[in-house]
Amino acid sequence: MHLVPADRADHRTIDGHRVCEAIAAIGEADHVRTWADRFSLLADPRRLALLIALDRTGPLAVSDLAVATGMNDPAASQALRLLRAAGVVAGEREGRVVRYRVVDQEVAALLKHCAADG
Amino acid sequence: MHLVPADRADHRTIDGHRVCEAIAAIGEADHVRTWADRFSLLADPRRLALLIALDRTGPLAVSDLAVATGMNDPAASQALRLLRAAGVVAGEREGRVVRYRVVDQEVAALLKHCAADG
DNA sequence: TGCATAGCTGCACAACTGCGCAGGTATCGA
DNA sequence: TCGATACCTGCGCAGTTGTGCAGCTATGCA
Repeated sequence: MHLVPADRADHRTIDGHRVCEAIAAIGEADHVRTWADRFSLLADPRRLALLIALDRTGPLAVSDLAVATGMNDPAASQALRLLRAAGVVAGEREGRVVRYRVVDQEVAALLKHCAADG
Repeated sequence: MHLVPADRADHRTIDGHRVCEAIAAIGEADHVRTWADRFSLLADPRRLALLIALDRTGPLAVSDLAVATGMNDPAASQALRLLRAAGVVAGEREGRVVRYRVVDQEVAALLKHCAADG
């Protein structure tokens, strides 16, 4: 089976068949990009702190999150906007308070993961 | 218990006790930063493809990885240097070939995670 | 000894991202 | 109706990061 694209077929390889295995393992480029984007959302300490707080404490208001993470309000708001646009969190309005929570199960699982270690 | 640092004690909060819970949930700043750095390494599609290939196919040479991921050699080399500096991968020299593999178990677990879904 | 290959490094450019400030919108209470 | 609160948005600056190119080191084979 030849999984090496034509435009790279002329490259020398050390283990040709393992290259094919690797290409099969990587799979769809879109799939990889989707996960890279997901990880990208968790790659910022402040966003990550925000998400950990939401995951373990439950729904929280923007200004409370700001205090808990040491950010100012606009910074927290902007981070939450990004996360909401990505479908990771969702906010519910109660009067003038908006409480956010984590809705993306994949991300929630990742967060559990970094809760597990010491 | 008052977990709100003195420099933020004058901020208004919606649910004061939940802010304390959130601060406790977030825990050590260094811990959060460590995980953010970890996620940061997985946040680039090419690095992620590299790591997925290594995780599922086993030890692979640099030039093979370059072919499999569509990167040119220096790009693959630089990505691997970064990952090695972070302690995520390690390389073993065999003659003039260097074969890399994933050594960070936390990262390996995360990679399994994004293998699980469709 | 000479040559090709495998991998590494430095540099410079462009693009992205985080961040704070200032100002705007919407809701609640007096 | 008026003010305060909770949140959102736009703008601009600074720092970081990805990328490609050119050249270097080291190994193996003839």
